[in-house]
Amino acid sequence: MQNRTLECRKFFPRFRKTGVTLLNYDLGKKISSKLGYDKLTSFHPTVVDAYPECGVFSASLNSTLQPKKHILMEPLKMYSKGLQFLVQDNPKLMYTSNDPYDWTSFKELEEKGYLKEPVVPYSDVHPSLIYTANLVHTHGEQLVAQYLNCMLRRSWLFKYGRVRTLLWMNPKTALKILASPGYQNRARISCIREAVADYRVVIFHESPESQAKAKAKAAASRFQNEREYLTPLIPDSEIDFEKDFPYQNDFALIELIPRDNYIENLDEFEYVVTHLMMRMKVPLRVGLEYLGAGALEDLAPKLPHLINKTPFNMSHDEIMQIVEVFTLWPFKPKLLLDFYEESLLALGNN
Amino acid sequence: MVARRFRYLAASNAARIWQGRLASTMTSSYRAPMANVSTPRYKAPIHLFDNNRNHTWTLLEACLDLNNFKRAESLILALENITQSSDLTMAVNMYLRKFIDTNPDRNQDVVDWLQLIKLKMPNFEPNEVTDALMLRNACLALPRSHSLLTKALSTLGKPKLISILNQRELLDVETVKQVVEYSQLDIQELSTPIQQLLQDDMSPLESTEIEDTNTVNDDEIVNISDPIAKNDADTLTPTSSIGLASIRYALKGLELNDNNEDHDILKLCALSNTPYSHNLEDINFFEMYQKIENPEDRKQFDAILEKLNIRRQQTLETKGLEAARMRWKYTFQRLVKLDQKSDANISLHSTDKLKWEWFQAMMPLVRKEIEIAKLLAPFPEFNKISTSVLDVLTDKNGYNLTRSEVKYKFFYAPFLLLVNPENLPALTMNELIRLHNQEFTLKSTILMERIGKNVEKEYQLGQQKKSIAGIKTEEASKDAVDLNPKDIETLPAIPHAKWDPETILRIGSLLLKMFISSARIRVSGKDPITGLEVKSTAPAFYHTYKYQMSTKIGIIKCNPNMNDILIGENQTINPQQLPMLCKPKPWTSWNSGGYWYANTSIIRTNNCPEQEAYIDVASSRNQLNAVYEGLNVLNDTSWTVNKNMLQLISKIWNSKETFIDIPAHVEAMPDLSSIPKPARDCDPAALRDYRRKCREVVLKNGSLYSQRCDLNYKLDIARALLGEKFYMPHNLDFRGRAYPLSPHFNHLGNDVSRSLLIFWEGKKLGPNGLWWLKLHLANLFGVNKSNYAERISFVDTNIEKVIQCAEDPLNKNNSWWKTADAPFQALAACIEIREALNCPQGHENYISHLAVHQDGSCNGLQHYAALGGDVEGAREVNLERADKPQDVYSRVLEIVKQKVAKDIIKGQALEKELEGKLTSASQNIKAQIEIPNLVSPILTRKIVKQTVMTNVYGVTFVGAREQISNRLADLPDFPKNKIFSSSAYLAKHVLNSVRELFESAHEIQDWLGMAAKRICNAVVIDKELSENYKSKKSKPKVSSVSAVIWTNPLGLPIVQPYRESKTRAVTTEMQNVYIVDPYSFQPVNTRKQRTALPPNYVHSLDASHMLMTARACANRITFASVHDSYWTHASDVDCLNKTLREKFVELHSTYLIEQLRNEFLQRYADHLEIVRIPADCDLAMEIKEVHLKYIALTKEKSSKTKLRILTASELVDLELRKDKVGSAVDIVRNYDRAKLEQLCAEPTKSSGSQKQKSLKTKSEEEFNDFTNEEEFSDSLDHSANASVSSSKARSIQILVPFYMPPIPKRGSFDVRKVLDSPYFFS
DNA sequence: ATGTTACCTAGTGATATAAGTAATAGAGAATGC
DNA sequence: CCATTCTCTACCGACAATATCACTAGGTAATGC
Repeated sequence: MQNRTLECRKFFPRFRKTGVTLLNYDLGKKISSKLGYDKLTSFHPTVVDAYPECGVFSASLNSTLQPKKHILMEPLKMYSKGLQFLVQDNPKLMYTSNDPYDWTSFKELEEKGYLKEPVVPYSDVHPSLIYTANLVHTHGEQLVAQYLNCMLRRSWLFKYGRVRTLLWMNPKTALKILASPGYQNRARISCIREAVADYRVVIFHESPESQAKAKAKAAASRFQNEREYLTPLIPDSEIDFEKDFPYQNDFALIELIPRDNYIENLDEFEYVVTHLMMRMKVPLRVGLEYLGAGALEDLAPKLPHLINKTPFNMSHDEIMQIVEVFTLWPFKPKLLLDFYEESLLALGNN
Repeated sequence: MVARRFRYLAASNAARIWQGRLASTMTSSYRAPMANVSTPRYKAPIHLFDNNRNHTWTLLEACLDLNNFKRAESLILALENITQSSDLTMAVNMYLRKFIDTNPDRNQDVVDWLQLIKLKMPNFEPNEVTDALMLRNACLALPRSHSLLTKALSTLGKPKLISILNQRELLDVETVKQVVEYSQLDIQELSTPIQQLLQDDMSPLESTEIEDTNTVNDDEIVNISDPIAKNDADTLTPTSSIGLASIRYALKGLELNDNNEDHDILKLCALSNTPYSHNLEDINFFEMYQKIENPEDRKQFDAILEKLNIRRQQTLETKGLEAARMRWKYTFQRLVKLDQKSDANISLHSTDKLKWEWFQAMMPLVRKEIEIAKLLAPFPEFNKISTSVLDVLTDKNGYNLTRSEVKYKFFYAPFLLLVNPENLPALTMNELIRLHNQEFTLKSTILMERIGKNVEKEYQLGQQKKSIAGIKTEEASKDAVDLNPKDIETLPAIPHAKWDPETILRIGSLLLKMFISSARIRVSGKDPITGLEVKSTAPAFYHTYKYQMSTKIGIIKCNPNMNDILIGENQTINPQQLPMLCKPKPWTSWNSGGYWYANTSIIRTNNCPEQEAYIDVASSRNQLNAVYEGLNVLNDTSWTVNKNMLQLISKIWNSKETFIDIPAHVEAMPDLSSIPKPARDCDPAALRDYRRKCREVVLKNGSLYSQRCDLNYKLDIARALLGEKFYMPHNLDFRGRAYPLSPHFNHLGNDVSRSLLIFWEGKKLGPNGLWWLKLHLANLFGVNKSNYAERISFVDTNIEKVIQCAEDPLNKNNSWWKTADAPFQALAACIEIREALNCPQGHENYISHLAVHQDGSCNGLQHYAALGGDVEGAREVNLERADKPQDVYSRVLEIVKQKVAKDIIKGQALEKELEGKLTSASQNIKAQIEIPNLVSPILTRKIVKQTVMTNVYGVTFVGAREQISNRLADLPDFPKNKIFSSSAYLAKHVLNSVRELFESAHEIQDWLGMAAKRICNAVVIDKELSENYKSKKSKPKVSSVSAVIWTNPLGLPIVQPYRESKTRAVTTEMQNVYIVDPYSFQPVNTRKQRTALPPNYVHSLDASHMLMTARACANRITFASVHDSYWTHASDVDCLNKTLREKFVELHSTYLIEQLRNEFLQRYADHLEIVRIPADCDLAMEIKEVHLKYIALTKEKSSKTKLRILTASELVDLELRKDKVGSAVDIVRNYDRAKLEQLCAEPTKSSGSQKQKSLKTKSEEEFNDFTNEEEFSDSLDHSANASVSSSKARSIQILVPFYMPPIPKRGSFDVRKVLDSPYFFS
């Protein structure tokens, strides 16, 4: 496998400016072992591997996990030759050019029987299904957000259980989803993450310039910075980024594991979080109004301890208190969805 | 990013700024290049003008109006630092005028104050107005003291005195008389008009505060807040049918007590031999008018009606709010009396009652705010607010405001005191309900803006009412026979500053917030636990946000329990959005015309001070008279409602069913329960589909809802105007095209709107009239591609159907008219034809009111063909005589068909070639064979039409593909999965075909696009401007300074407004609002300027053609237009046709593109372009020396002086320092232009760059071929060396004088041929 | 009375927001190595 | 300076994103002399 990987290293485009591609097979192995994936080898888990690019990391993962099925989904034509080369003569390793952006690609995997895993109850982490994706591209953040929504609904791969999800992403995205209450990057999506997933930071790499900028910003900010508590399993000092990654871009490697926390009143939860986080820095006594006609006067008396707190500072539990109260409110809006209007196209009038 | 544009801000303040700008510009290096071309150059007003200034101005006026002289004085002092001298003078004069008027006896104080001001403000320079005011002040002191006048006269000196006295508008007659008398001036030294004036002893032309008889007086207002009071219920009894339409009420209800009007109506009844009715509801002026046969009597009728309507129009414009409030109150009182049972409940049968309750709930909040405002208003500055007041306001048990809240309220306090408080809740509610009846989502920013703007309007209305009242009574005392609009027109315009956006938005948000926090309704809901119904009260509205894509917008949501009760019935309509009952105020200057009580600009600008400034200059140069005249012809065309059509459409409307394009009744919020909600853990794609489906339903519903609301508006207005004579005041878009100011009901609207309108004036059909009516009907049926004889015979063969449809249009058997292109207009034409045929005196004598249309066939292309002298193009668009109209769309279709046929043959060849291997052939090849065959049978005119039409507007491939795919989607049998590829294929062919067919037009388009690009990319050497760039952190950018500007053939300056605007946040109580900051430098949007120039230029030509035709029709025939569709009476169509052709010839008698090029060259003469020339040419060598000098001058001490390519901003900087290093541009100026053009055109890229290009393609496409190790490492190593060949600059960047390349040669087509081209307009 | 400094404020520019991109193409502007 | 990446895609009438924060400039108050 390792030899083959040396070959597939060739298959990365030199002219790209964006993205992150691991070229060091050994670092890949190190990542796996730090995450304890070597203990999963006996399960021979199915690995769904989105955007493997030239496949070095996939190869290392494959070698560690010995999966019964390792599915590489890489839509970019430029990698096809390399990946074909990587998977040849190995029935357990398959490559498809279907786009993992497209949900139907996964449906197809299930329908064709490539993805056959038991549904494991949420009390335990799924031992034999792992999803990994390289999301350091323009739509990466969107996909991260979608995956979190899927965890919330327990749909997509998460209907199988608490599937380990190992994602390469932009550090900014990582900060956003991992921010705790009261921290600088706390956002709607971090509330959702807090509700649905635990995490481990494997690598958190920023170039010296970005680091300096971030430091300066953190120092000036009135809020605490997430970097304080996001300690990577593999510190920067152990990696030679210039050698191991061809494009010198920042990235974070994050593992998300769904939590055993089922949210019953899902629509209400989404509605409340969305509407309160729209103005997360105003206290609840102002923000409650956004929930509906009379929400302030009706709900405030039931949340006296939270009324002066801002949603920005609220933990998941506190948010859930509001959600509960809102759910029981007789006058809550009947339609908890908003619909955006598109700029209407000029129609030919004839 | 997009943000709120404040249209009104530009109207007066900005124009004043620009005037000032221009004045200073003229004397500095910024003088306009050519007096006849030009006009101010756009330049960011950097130091002199800022937002603070605006607010200070408006505050000053407000304070003066409130007699708060102390604060006014401090504002004037503040103005000194932020404004220029002339404005300062204006401010001081305003102060003086107001002070003198208010305190006629404190004459010495006035003098002292002025002295003090002169001391405190060295920049202040008194002008003649100041002197005149001081004279007046001195005269007021007269019986008591003579010293003031003596002193004033002596300091003034005789020549100045005479100059002042000769300007009638400066002083009232009384003062003039006193001054003349006192100074013992020989009256002969004054100008004759003034001498006459003094002899006639005319009363002074000065506003006197005489209460308008119609004004609701204070007693009434006090009573209103008391719901039990009923004393005025009788006098204000509205007409019986309140539900009919609120405007009807506003129009007629308020006039019941006016004896003059009764008198007029009596006369009108007598003239038309109609029984008199006191109730205006029953009067149909149009029917009365029609009864009159004697032309003299008709004339007299018209005159009396006009006189009556002037009063009614004025009432309408000024009394809207009072009318609404009275009606709510009346309804409320009546309902309280009638149904005591449901007293506290929402009365579903009357929203008026609800509104009255809300009004009462809100009023105390308003009062409280006003109290606060009254406390705050007297203080000149926030810091000077006395501690006692501050204590009162911040008292925890009292107002309980924080310091910052007080500061916030202090900002707008004086403005709140300017209007009748009772009107504030009323206008807030009106605006909210009005918007609710228009848009599906209520955007809070729109509401705030509209409410704030309405407060301002209310204030201005009050100001204007005062002054008009003065004139009116004066005229009345002279027993003038009729109050001619001309008399009012001579009124001195009341100068007032427009309120700044901050004030407007903050007042708007204050009122909106007060309203939504006070308006409550009864609600019921289900307790989720017990399942029982719970009743309570809750706010009727609430503020929240929603996401639109990824961006959030603030919205006001209705409580779902409202159940659409505010929709439809009893709306109040802004009177200045209605057609006018009397002749509109004629356009005499760029900002005077249209409605009587609104300052309307002749040009619709979106807060673009640049546009206003150019218009202003053109106007003051009397360059726009032709435009005014043309527009006034449109304004003076009188209309009335087509009763037959109104009845029919009302009937259809009331059925609440879909009928042709009238949508069925819908609820505001549709039922989504029919869409199955997927399981929570469904596939994400399923969830997405569900949401999309819901969204589609909601949006579709919203669109129907808006359509229905819009039609409701139209019908409401039409009903109210039934039997009335009315006018459409027009103004222009920035290209000069005319639009009616009445946005809802006008002849530019859809088929329904148009069918509801007929000319007030009727004309006998005469010999040709019926023929033209028939032609009109054929055209409305879409039968306009055949020649005249065929069109007429189309109607003749269907004449039975015409008559049947006219007689019983709703009969199921008579649905022929519904098949027309414009069914409702067609039906109106059918009815007219039937009436004509039934006319007992013969159809020649039938008096027709219907407008017959003559439409240009592809008007844009017609202008292009005429411009380019394109023989072939001219033939295609009917500029030349032909037996049959040429149809561009069919011609294009033909060519496309040919192309497709060719492709089919090619495809067959390909198929043979690949015989057998077809299955393995690429998708692409398969499509090449398949698509032409698929598309060939469905090619119709309809498919290409829209694309051909929009091609003139610069539609691109993507747009064209979209259009065609829409057409293909309409075809039921077309395979859905092929729509995309087929439409792409067709779009390509259609666009190419049009280009082939109108080669000349495209040459002109390309030239225009090129010109726009050069203009926008040009730079200007301007110290101030470049400093502005430097101060910004962003990268210095020196181009994108000037917009494309030209003058249309009528003299209207046209400025393309497309710029990148910066936004500024306004913090309000509810949320931030983002407004476009007109005072920041806005670089032009080059792309938009370029793509929009061709269509805009051609539109400026067709607009000119229309206005020229309108002018030529004045006093001869009735004229109306919809851009390129000209309307007149059936009897006059021949005349119209002749005129419009003559004007077209006149327009194109010169080569307008050449003229345009010359104008560009003149206007942008001091602009410079950035070009590249080969680095080794002689010119480059010379320039390099200057560049080197500059580099030496500006380098850091440590660095070496090494030649490099200068950036654009450095090149500009160099020219700014040309006294030190010499000018590079001057070297170019001495260089041969033709040679320079050659140098620029020379490809700077040599073989080296080609190599680079091939490398690039390799990286992208042939990557897969990198399968062997050596090549891989090889390419890795060399990737860094790619720039070796480019290390030596092959070209350098320099500035050259602005230049326009030669224009395309004009072809040989003689435009005069249109004179006998029958189908040019048809 | 004047200089200095800390403190305060308003204004400005930057960034994030949500969370399908159902498909496609080509030019021109912006960006960045 | 050129290659990559981003943006936009039909004119006008026309109708529109906000919250929040860090930074800055400029003023004021406080304090010391």
